[in-house]
Amino acid sequence: MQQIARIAGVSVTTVSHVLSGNRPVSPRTAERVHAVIQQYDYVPVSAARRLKNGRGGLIALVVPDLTVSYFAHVAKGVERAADAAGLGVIVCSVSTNAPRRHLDLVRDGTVDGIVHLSHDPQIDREIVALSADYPVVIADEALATATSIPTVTADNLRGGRLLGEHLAELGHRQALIIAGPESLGSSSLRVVGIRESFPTALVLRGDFTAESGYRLVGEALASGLTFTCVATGNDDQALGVLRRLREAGIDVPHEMSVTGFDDGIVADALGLTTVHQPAIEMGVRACELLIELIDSAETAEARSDIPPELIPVELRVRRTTARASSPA
Amino acid sequence: MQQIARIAGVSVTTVSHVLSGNRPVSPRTAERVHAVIQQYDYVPVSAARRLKNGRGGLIALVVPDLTVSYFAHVAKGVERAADAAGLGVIVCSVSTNAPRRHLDLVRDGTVDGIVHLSHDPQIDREIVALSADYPVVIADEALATATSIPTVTADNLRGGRLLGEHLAELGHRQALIIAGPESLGSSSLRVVGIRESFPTALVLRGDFTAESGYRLVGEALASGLTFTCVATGNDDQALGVLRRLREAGIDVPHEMSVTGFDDGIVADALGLTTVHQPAIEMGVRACELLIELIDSAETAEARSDIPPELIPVELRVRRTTARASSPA
DNA sequence: CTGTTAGCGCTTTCAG
DNA sequence: CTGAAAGCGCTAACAG
Repeated sequence: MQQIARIAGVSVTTVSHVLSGNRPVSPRTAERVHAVIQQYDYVPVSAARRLKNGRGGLIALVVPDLTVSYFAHVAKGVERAADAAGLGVIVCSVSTNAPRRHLDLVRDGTVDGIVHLSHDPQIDREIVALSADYPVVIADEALATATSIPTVTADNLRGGRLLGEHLAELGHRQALIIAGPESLGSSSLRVVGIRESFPTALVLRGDFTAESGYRLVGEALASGLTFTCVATGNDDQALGVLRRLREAGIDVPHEMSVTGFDDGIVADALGLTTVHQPAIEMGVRACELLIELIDSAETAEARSDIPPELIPVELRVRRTTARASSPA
Repeated sequence: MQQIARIAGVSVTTVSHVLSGNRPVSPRTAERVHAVIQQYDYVPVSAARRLKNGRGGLIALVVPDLTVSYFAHVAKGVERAADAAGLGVIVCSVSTNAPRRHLDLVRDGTVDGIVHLSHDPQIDREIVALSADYPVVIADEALATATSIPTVTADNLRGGRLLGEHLAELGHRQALIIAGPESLGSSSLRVVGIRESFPTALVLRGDFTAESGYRLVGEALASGLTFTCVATGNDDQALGVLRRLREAGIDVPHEMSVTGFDDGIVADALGLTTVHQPAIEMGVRACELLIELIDSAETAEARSDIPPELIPVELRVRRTTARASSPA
């Protein structure tokens, strides 16, 4: 910048201000400076700027695993909103990074704030502690322990409801629910929603993997349970269920209806009836919230408990649900 | 750090050196300093460090679109290798960011180097220019124009070969090849590999989307072409082909074999025979190469033309290929 | 409207 | 083995 100032025949202060617009500069001077900047293709060193005013135009996104399509979409949303605000995004997968690396990113000032999606209880606890001193937004899954941190989640309850109503309308009376982990609010809310239409449905708890869907539906089949539809906790579980059903020679959807949750790319490929979670939209909102938080950081008013912001979901009816063949 | 120094009763210089290990410190002093650092949970401000010595422990990864599973896996690999070296990764999707945002990231010193996967010719050109001054590694797709930039790609030629040989061994004699864009080296090499077994196979050029697979195989069918198998340029195209074939009432694999390329999650879900590209491994190698480049930056020896480093691929035989029903 | 100057927090000579 | 002091490139008072 010294260079630019000297060549343009002004002081570094002036160059700084034509760049930031933080104080009036005469049009002629500004133009001259701009010309020199252009010519020498000058870009201000970000580290110096950050060192001086504490902000660096970078935020971090912490996801469990970037290769999970759903999280990648959230990341896309965050990136989109960040870019719109002129910020960069550091993506940190808990699965591939040293634990607490992302914590250091915010504590050492590399980033100005953090959007957090991890579900590791240990890390979650540290995030809560961190949120006292730095801007933090929780997305995807509300932390039971941290009601004062701004949070954005999908409307899981409504998603479950939509699924239950859809199946009920198709004439199903006996449903098997294969759910995700009880510890996750999202999973529980989905079940609650489904059970509004199927209050007596049996709930089998799994862990959101295809394997758990495969195994649990197999056990249900083996134990002679009767049901005409299976509502799973997410698409992956549904995938396992479909696989198991195919092996058992049970036709989907004519003999058995199956639903998922998430609407990942596999759902589209398989024609799975599911609930679409607008992952990108969620990322966008989370990032916008974070930006607000960062901008209002100076006026560090204590945040009171606020309910999570809910992102609307949509039912996607495809080829794995059909009218119940033998209404119970 | 001043704080720490004062409390520990030493100078900032000493604190700096117990942290960096750049000069001997007496064990007793070191221990005392460490204790204070622990107690006050001190983390050095990264910006100051970067400002002083030019490096910030951050690299950028530029991908076309993070929501494409394949790129997400590459990102995972890059992240893994970066983390192992104590570096952070900024992921930049060309699809969601302002054009050339990533260029600024390296020019303004936010990152120390860049792994680049974009295929926008315009951006590619700028990347080439950039590589003269900053550490750059190309991954996934070699740039025809930039032979002096370290590059790592999958062994597309061998992948094509494996596919061709597999189909030939199954007794197929007439193949239809639905390829990706001719402009991409990866796409062309796959075709070359396949054609070693099917020298006279017709090649239809598409664009790596499911839609193009759907459309092109439809046209081939309509034009009365005879073929017993379809080798596509990637999994997405195969997906479109499968869809079209199902609509046409053609049974896969008994009447028609279909292959993909990439081995994304959809391939596994659909039982698609394909070639596995070790995306994670590629990311790891690209990142390692970049780290070498960064570390050797001081000894800025001119790099001469080096051939791309090839990552081995593997054939994955699943349920969309079978013995040819009617050998021509 | 413009310039001078004092740091931001760290690393690193140069002196003990 | 340890300290004092000079910046890295930028911003923002504080003067003109």
